[in-house]
Amino acid sequence: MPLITLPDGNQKQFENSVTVMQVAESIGPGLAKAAIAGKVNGELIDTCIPITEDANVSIVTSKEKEGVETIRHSFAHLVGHAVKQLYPDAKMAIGPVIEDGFYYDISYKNSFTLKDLEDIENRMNSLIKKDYDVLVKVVTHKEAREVFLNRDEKYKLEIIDEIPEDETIKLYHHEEYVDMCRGPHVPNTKHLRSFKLLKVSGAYWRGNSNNEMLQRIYGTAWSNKKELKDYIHKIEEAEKRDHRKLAKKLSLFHMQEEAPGMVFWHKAGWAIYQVLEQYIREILVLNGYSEIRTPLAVDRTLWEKSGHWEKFKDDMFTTTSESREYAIKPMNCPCHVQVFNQGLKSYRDLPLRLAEFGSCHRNEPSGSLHGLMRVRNFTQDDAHIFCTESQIQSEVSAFIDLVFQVYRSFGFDSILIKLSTRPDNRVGSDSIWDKSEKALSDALDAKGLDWDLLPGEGAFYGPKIEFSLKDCLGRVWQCGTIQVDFSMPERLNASFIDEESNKKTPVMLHRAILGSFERFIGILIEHYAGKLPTWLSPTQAIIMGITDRNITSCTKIYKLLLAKGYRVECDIRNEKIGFKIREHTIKKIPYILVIGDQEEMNSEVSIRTRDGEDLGKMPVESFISILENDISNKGVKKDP
RNA sequence: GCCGGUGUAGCUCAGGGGUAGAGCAACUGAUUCGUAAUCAGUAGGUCGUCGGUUCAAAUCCGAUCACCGGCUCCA
Repeated sequence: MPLITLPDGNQKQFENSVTVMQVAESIGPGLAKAAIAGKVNGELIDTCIPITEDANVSIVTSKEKEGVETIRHSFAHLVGHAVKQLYPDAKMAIGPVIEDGFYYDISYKNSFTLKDLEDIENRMNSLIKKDYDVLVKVVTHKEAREVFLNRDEKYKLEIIDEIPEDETIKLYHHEEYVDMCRGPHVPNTKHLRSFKLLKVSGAYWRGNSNNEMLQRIYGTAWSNKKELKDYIHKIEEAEKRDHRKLAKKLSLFHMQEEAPGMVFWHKAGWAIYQVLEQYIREILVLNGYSEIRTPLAVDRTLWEKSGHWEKFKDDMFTTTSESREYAIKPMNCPCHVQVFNQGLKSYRDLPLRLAEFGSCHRNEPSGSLHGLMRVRNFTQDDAHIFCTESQIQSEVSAFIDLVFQVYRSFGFDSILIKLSTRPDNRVGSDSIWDKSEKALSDALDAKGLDWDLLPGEGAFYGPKIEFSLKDCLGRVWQCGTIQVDFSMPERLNASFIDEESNKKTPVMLHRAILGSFERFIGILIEHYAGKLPTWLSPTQAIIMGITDRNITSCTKIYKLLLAKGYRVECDIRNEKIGFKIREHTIKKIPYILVIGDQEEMNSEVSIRTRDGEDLGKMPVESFISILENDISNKGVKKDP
C-alpha cells in the first residue's frame, strides 16, 4: 500500500505496487503522455518499474534536464537498433550521453562513410515513426551474459564481466534489438523526435590507446525541433568565431607545412601578443617577481638530472654539436633552478619568484596539433617560486587571487578549476605527493572555490591546479596552472640556509597565469569573436578622408594619435567612404574616424564604431578621452 | 601516434582521363565621391609533394606531407 508524495505535497495512496506511469495517469492523461521517466526518492527510474514502498515521486518529462538526458540516452540505443539492422556484423560497445547529445562506439569491418551516416539516420527516422514501446527486463547476471553471448556482442560481455555477479542487469528491448543499460530510457519512441547524427570518428575501446580503435558515431538530440534548430544555428555561429578562420581574415598569423605547430606572427597578431606580454610584465613587477631569461638549448645531462630525459624524452627536440647532445627546452624549470643555485641562498631570500617569458618546444603528436591552442613551439608566462614548506599555502593562495584578477580583466566568467593528482609515471615518494596534494586542495578550499578532482592527471614531478577556459565550440583548454614540486629542487641540488644554519631544500612552485601566449590568444580571439577590446586591438582606430582635399587633416590627426602611442592607421586611398568603412569594419577596427570638409571646418572628427554606432562629431581631444577610458577598462564591459 | 576526411589562383569555392573556371582580392585606367562594396580593362595556377597506370593524369592507383573532425596525450 505505497503512499506516494508528489512534489506539490499532495499525497496519493495506491493499492499494491505502482509504477511511475500509473502515478502519472492518476494525475492526468497529458502528464502520462509526456512522462519519460520518474524520480523516486531522488533516484531516476523507468516509468514501468514498480514502486512498492512509500516514496516521494516526481514525473520527469522532456521539460526537465533529466528528461532530455534520458531522450539522448535512448537515441544512442536507437543508433544501435538502426546500425544492427543495416550492418548485422557490427559489434556495439558503449553509447553514453554527452553534453548536447550522445555517441555510440561501434566495431565494424568497414569504415562508416558519410553515406552510411545518412543511411543510419534515415533508418532511425523510420524506426521512431513506428512509435514502438521500449521494454525493460531486469535479468540476472547469468541471463544477461547468455543474451549477449548468443548475440555475439563481445564488448557487452566484457562490460558484464566487470559487474558483480549478484547484481541484476537491465536489458532494454527495442523490438529485436537488445541493449544493456542502467537506464532509465523513454517508454516509447514517440519521445524521440529531434535529433541529427553529426559525425563519425575514431575512438579507442575504453579510451586506452593500446586497445583497438572503434568507430564513434556522434549525434545531438533535443526535446523538440526548435531546440535542435537553435543548437545547429549556435554551432554554425560558433564556427565563425574559430580563431584559425579569424586569423586569416584579420591577418594575425599563419602556419605552414615547413614548421608544423609553430606560428608565424604577423604584424597584427604580434601587436596583441606584445600588449599581453607587457600587461603580464606589469603584474609580475607588482607581485614580487623577478624576470630572467635562460637558454633555449641545454645539454642532455641537465635533463637527465631533472628527470625530463627519462619521462619526457619523446617530446623533446634534440640537436648535436661537437659530439654533445642538447635538448631544446620543453620547460623552463631546470634552467630556473640553475639561476637559483647561483650564490648561497638564505631563508631570508624566500620566497624567491623567478619569472620568464620562456619559449618552449615540445614535439607534440601530429594529430593533436590544433591552431594556436596546441602548438609545438609556445611561450609561457612562466615563473617558479622557491619557498619553504610553510610558505606554500600563502603563495598558492596569492597566486589563485592573481589568476582571477587577470582573467577578470579579460571578462572571462566561466573558469574551470581542476586539481590533478599523482600519475602512474612519476618521480618522488608517496609522502611527498601526499603533502603536495593536500597543500593545493587546502588552498582551494580556503577560498571556497568549486573544483574538480582529476586523479592521476598530475605532472610527473607534482600535482597541479589547472585553470581552464573554453573555446568557441566548448572545447576546454588548460591555461593557468600552479604545480607543487618537492622533487626537482632536490634533484638539481637547490638549497638554502635556514634560521638554525642548516642546509635545506626549498620547495618549488611552477606557475603560469595565461599558460601559453599562443593558446591564450587563441582563446581571446574566439572569446571576443575577433572584436578585440581596444586595449588589445591590433589597430585601435583608422582615420579616413572623404576626398583628396582632406589628406592633410587626416595625416595630421594620424600623426598626433601615433605620437600619443595609439595604434592607428590612415586610409587616404581614392575610394568611396562607404567602401572604406566596409573594409575596416570587416577588419574589426574599434573606431573609424571620418574627416571631410565639414569636420575640417570645425576642427572635428566623425566617429563610427565597428558595430555601426555613430558617436557623432567631436574634437580629437574628446576622442582621445574615449580611447583612454576604453583602454583602461581592458576587456571588462562597462555597465550601461 | 591512431581512425576518418580534405588538399585546385592571395581568399572562398566549382569542375574532373584529352593538359583549368567563378566571385572577391591584386594590378591599370577613369571617377573626388559623406558612413558596410563606383565603373571598365588586365594579369594571375607545373590542381600539396613524389611515384605508378595510360597514347594522354589535375582527374585513376600508391606512398608521403600538411590541414580538418575525433581518440590518445598535453600549456
